Amino acid sequence: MCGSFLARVVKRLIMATVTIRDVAREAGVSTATVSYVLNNSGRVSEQTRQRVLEAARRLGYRANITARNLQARETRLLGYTWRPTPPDQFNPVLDQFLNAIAQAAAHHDYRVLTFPSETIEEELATYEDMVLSSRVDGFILSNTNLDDPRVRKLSQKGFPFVAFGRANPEWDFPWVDIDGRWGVRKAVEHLIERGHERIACLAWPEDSLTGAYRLQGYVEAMKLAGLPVDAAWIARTENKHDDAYETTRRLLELPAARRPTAIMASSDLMAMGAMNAAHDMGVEVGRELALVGFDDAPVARYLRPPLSSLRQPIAEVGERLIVMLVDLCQGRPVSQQHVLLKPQLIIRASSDFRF
Amino acid sequence: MCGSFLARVVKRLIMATVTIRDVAREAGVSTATVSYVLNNSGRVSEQTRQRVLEAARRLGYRANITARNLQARETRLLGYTWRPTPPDQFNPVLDQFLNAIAQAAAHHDYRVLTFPSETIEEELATYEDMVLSSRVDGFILSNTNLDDPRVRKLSQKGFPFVAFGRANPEWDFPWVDIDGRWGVRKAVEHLIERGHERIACLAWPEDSLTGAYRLQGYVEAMKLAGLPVDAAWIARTENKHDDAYETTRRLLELPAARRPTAIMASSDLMAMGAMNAAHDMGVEVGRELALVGFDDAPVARYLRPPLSSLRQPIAEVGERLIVMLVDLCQGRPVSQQHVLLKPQLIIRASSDFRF
DNA sequence: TAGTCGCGGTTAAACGTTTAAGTCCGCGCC
DNA sequence: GGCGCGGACTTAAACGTTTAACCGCGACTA
Repeated sequence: MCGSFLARVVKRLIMATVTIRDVAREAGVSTATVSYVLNNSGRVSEQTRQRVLEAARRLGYRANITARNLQARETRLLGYTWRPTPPDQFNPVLDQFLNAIAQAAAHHDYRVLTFPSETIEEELATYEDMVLSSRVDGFILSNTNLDDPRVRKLSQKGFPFVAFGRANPEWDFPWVDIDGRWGVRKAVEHLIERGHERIACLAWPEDSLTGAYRLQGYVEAMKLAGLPVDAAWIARTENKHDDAYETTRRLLELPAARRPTAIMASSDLMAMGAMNAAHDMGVEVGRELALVGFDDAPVARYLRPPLSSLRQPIAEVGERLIVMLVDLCQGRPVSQQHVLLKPQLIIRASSDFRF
Repeated sequence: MCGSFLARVVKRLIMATVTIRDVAREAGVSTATVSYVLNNSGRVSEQTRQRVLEAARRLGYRANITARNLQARETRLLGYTWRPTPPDQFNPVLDQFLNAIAQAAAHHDYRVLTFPSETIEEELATYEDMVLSSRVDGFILSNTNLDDPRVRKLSQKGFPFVAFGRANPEWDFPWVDIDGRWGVRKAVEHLIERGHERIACLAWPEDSLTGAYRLQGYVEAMKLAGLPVDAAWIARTENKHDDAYETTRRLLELPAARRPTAIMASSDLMAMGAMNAAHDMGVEVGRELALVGFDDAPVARYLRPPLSSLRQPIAEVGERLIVMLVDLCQGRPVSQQHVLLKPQLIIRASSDFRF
């Protein structure tokens, strides 16, 4: 804490912070009375109540949050971290999500503290640190997966947290997630309804739970419609443009009888890869090939052709998460531990044509 | 603070938080000694030093941050807010910027507190609130402009803050900015070097300072090269895809002798609008029309053709801002009040051809 | 031998709140 | 008139740190 002495002196001089004691003196009462009035608890006569309120107003008094928090053994802070997006990818919902949780938190008088972590180990270490030093009252996780070490650790410690995303079904912890399975099923049904029968799915690697749900939706829709699924149509790749590009090339090089006429991509980024592959092979998306993405990234509507996609109700996700987390932090029972929200299919030119 | 009593009891039971007193008892010394050891200030014999360290380790002790902050009259928190991006736009650098500042802050043992604000009034009110209640030690502003009320208010209050972006030249406050003027000049020189003479500029409305600098770079480059500038080539629009689209259409409808063969757009979003307009008019970007954007959004490389753009050194901006702000918060003199960083021209197919 | 000094610790106050417990006073009741 | 009671306010402890001030003691100096 070197050098903090000078800083403190300076702060003292510059910022004449007014404390509860100043208000008490000004109103001619004790600090306790001031506190009671300001938290309108306790029995205070209307007359002194007004006197205190007036004094507080006159001095421009606001209770010091740190002091209040110390005494209340809380911080009114919620921690959120995410892995930085690699330069060749984009995170279409971070902006919205951060806004949603921060806004919802503010309604309950909480704030959101963001901290970076390059690796999962670093993230776990930071959790540990923040819990031990009482930096935050709870955490918001996102992008959870099977066997997620963060979920495991936090539930084992019994520290309040909520997750955007699911994990092992047998683990009981509060989460909100998008029903990707339902969404993809609806999207594929939309493709089938438009006349497609050979539909491929750009899926994520096997270790991705979110990817598994989305793929499941695809399989279900095909099965429900009685359409056969060629093994080659289920193409697993990383969530990368270039991988999706290559994979799509291979799909479009299949013999005519097996070649898909529609592709369901697990993300907009992958859909862009597919779009570019099709373009480079002279296949016109929106006429010869239908394409649907996932996320409804802001760019989706500006692509050529505009990309159909599944829009996630991010604002509601954030809102729900915060309500759960705040309940948890304040020791109230959480009404609904598991919430599954439906995405919305946005149909644009990339898939809006009869085949 | 209703209902907090139960929460506190529960917390007490669940989380057996270990305090400095526990460590003192365990090591058989006073709390002062523990504190001196842990902050390695003060003179403590090596022997007790070890005993204290050992005790702290054994109990898993971490100092409670709230208590420490209360005593130090600081919060170790830096506030950052941004206006939510409208759904039809995207914020290409938020992700990076947030990461950069949070990471840099962490190096100095600070954390970043994010809070939303829909309007500028709301933002100002929140600043006021946070200052009065000592919620944060300083603020990071972004997207500043001429007569920026936030800059005005905070510097008048004398509260520590730094800004990503400039404001009125006569105002003296610490900022870091990207030299958009230099960047655009380089980009336009690149276009000229490729053989273009009729170059248009998609500029922002007159009230945008950032837009003014970028436009200035364009004008300079043209002047330096001795090229005349047709008034129609300076096309001001909002930072919107659709506006840029319409404007580009009009540019391309100009008579052949006045029609631009290259367009410098003030953002990637506008460049996409231009790209789509050209495409719809049958003009091939990357062969008949050159195009350069600004920001180097993650999608830029995946567009057809890949979009040339000016990449901002966001990580460095964040790093510099935090160093300045931390100095400010700790009462140290700020070494360099104004920092102007150069963007990097990323040349891709949209402009990489001889005309 | 007395005074001084430095070492290695402790004591206690302070940071700004909240809140349980206590005090004082006037009033009504038996 | 004594007692209990409730209203209105105060006292003081507590939250968990940091740190200025103090203290005892042995060694060194004059």
